[in-house]
Amino acid sequence: MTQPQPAPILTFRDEVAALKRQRILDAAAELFYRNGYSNTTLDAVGEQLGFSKAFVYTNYGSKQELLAEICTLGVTGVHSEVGHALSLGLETRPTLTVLMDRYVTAVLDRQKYIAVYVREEKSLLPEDAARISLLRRAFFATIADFIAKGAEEGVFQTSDPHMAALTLGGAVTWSTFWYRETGRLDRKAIAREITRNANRMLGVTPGGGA
Amino acid sequence: MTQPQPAPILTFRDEVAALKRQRILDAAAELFYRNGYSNTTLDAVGEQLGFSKAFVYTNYGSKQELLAEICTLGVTGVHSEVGHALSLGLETRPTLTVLMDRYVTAVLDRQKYIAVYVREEKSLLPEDAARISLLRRAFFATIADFIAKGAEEGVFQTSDPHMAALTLGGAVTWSTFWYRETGRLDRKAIAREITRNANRMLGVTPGGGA
DNA sequence: CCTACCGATCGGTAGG
DNA sequence: CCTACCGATCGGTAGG
Repeated sequence: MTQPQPAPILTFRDEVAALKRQRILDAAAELFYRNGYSNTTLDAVGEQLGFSKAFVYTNYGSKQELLAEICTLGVTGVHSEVGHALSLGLETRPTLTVLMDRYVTAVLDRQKYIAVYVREEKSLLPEDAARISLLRRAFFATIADFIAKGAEEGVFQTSDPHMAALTLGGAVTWSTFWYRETGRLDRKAIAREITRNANRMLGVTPGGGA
Repeated sequence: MTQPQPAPILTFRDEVAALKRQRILDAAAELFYRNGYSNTTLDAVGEQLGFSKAFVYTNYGSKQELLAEICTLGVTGVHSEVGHALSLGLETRPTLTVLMDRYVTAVLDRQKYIAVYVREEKSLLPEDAARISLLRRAFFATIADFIAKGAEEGVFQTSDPHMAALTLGGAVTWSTFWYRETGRLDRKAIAREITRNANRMLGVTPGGGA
């Protein structure tokens, strides 16, 4: 019943390690978001978790590695969520609605990670900055391509699909700077509202069916 | 013909002082934009101008004062430009077009100042951050009020004027992060395109008269 | 995982 | 306005 099983033992070690890294990452993201990367000491990150700085260093190699992981997870997480919307096989119009809704939600779920990335890109090591920038560009390209395709189909009205994607991306990303948990609208309402704006901006009217 | 004139002498001194401060500010904004505030030394700012750090300190009291002035001028400059659009006395629809066009242009003319403000707000002294935040909110309120007024008139289609203003503000502000002088579109074209998107988003169609 | 410490950086200033 | 310097901060590590 409780026979030793090699795999679970390794898995438990990994689980503990993963839990530690996740909590350190969240504490760091919180402090970087609240006070800025350069104004946050790793002493403070350790203290936030009830440990000393040495605890942080046994789980992460450097402060810059911590920042790089925050930025990477922010971008890849959003990309993955939005990718799901595109793989649902819906028609163009409903896809826009699902995509924008998930995009906003994914960004607000990772609000601090994304805001830190936008602000602190210049504090990343050049190689990390370049790598993450490629991820970000790949994500943006999927949005821009989707809008371009819808425009070619005649479903979206736009004189410049690339600018339309930048406009929408900016509107969504900007939400990480003003969103507050205690604000007038919750994430769901914000997502719905930005999605409505996106539909109107692309000339998709509520009643306009396929 | 060259009689001593008290006023011009004082003015000349002021002109020199103003020129120095302006050049220092631009050098600092350039370096803060390129490398980040915390990663920029005042030695580097002085060197950029062919002087030592002492030159910077004889014209500005501290590094934080430099940052505060960059952020302040960015926000007040944009507010002033957009304010002009609202004081032209045009009808609501053309006002939207002029306002958005000037808004984008004003932001891109101050690209580095605005991007630095967005990124480095956490490095401002708390009192400076609070003061500039008030300026920013006042500016945003003028945009939001204009959209709300147009919605009440029935000229703009929107289910939430405040969210519409945040959406447009985000689209415009985001341009400071991707705009490059050597990009596909120049400022004029970018302003025109974002303005078109704003019109469509608010349900203002090209042919729709007063 | 902690304590104690090193070493580099850099904002700011003294003195000229 | 420059040179030379101070003093504080803090990322990172040694040793346990």
